[in-house]
Amino acid sequence: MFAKSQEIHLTPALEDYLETIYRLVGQDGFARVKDIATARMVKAGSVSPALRRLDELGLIVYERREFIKLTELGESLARRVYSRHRILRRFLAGFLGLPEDVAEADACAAEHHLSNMTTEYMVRLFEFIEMCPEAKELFDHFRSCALVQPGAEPGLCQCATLETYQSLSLRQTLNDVKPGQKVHISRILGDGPLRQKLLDRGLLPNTSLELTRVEEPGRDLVVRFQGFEVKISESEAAHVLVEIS
Amino acid sequence: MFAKSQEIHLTPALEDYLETIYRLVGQDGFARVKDIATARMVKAGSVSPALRRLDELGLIVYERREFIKLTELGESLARRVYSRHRILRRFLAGFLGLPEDVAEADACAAEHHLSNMTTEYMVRLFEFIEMCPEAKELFDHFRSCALVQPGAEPGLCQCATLETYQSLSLRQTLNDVKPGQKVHISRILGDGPLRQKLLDRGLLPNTSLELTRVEEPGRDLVVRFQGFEVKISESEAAHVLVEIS
DNA sequence: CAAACATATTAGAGTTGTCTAACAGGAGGC
DNA sequence: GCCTCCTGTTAGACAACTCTAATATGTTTG
Repeated sequence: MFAKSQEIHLTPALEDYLETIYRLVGQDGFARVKDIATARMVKAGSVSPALRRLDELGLIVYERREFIKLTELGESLARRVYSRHRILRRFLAGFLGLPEDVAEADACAAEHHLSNMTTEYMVRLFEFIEMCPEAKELFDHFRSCALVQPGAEPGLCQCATLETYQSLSLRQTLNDVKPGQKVHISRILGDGPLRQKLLDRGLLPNTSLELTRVEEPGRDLVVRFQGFEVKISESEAAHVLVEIS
Repeated sequence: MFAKSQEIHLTPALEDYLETIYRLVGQDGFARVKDIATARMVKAGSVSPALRRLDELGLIVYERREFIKLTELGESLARRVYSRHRILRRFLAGFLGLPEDVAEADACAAEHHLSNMTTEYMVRLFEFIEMCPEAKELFDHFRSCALVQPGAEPGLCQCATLETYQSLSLRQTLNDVKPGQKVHISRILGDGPLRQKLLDRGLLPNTSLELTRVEEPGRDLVVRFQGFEVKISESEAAHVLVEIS
């Protein structure tokens, strides 16, 4: 007769429409084509066919030029999508410390692509932090830590013990490595575009690589990892803390 | 002449193709249509047009029936995508404690939808944990904590201080609430499908709601939040820890 | 060498989701 | 009552992505 809840596999776009309707109905008491179009940032002409599909799936009651109602199934599906949205947003903003607008945008985009298990583990983490006073402190600290402040000096995170701090200052950068040596990246220093550029090139903490050679004009370093060779300038290399193995 | 790196907006599918090629070339030294199709779980017939598009964008060199080569631009774009993939996977597996296969699948799916800033903050968190011995301990603890073990008794996380534990056992469930009272959810107990069902219905820690009435046959609770009414059975409500406000 | 096989490409069709532009319906103002 | 504005709908076009089935190419083997 009706499709069972388990059988319904909504596309990300339809999930988005459904969620938008849910939020509008919950907030304003009704959902109109115009508001849906505004919220989803599409033209009104795109909304009608989407509503027809949702109606065919039995998730909404959609009659031409009437307010849109959610069916029981539609409401429960929408609530699930929205719940995942909220988990993700709170995880990004409240836990990782991202600005609200970035957290909201990323939550919108990624919510359709994470498994139940992943969002559930995020909730576990919330609960864990709630249970452990130490965890709560530690995370408040993380978010306000020197590490996450733009332009902060490397290694100045106050949470580091003296020993960690000292061993950090003893640690070498890529510039201290000789050709042929294999190293393990422990940290990328700095902030902003330079750091982003290094991360984009795959130089993540906890990555191993080998210095193959130094190209003399400019002392560019050529390192090998993931089966490719990547060139790094001397000034960039100074921001890559490594352990030589 | 050529599109600049900034101007290129790859669709998720094309990003995936590019990343797959990068991984195959790095691993095997070459990339064939067949392997790309296998890795992406599509039919070979879908690969050729995708390669043509990547070629037109100047990201690969694609000549009929030849091995596929990455251009310099393609290689750097691919590395960026793959880098994000690795960050996300390590975040999910290493930090949240998800099983490797789930982490890999979710990383694959979500990597195209998160901003630079978000992945960068994840790296900050890695580095923070690396810097702070306490943070490292705490997270090892989180992952092995009773809280995250299937079937664990609620409130038995050893990291909780005695005070937290006691106040927890004093805390009320939804069943202790009277109609008209507003409450704040502090935790969802239990594990498995029941917990999932409650989370799917939007009952997340840190959510506020109002008990509107109790429907007598069966003592189902009707609560109001987000502008909707949701029905919760007595046995489900016993798993919802609340603070009455 | 030719047949058999693995691999790659193309053509055609279908789905989803978007747009624009033209059109329809309803509510309020004159 | 009629006109206008706001809103919603439809049709037609298009871009991405996928599939299947047919075809082409190259390699291995008898």
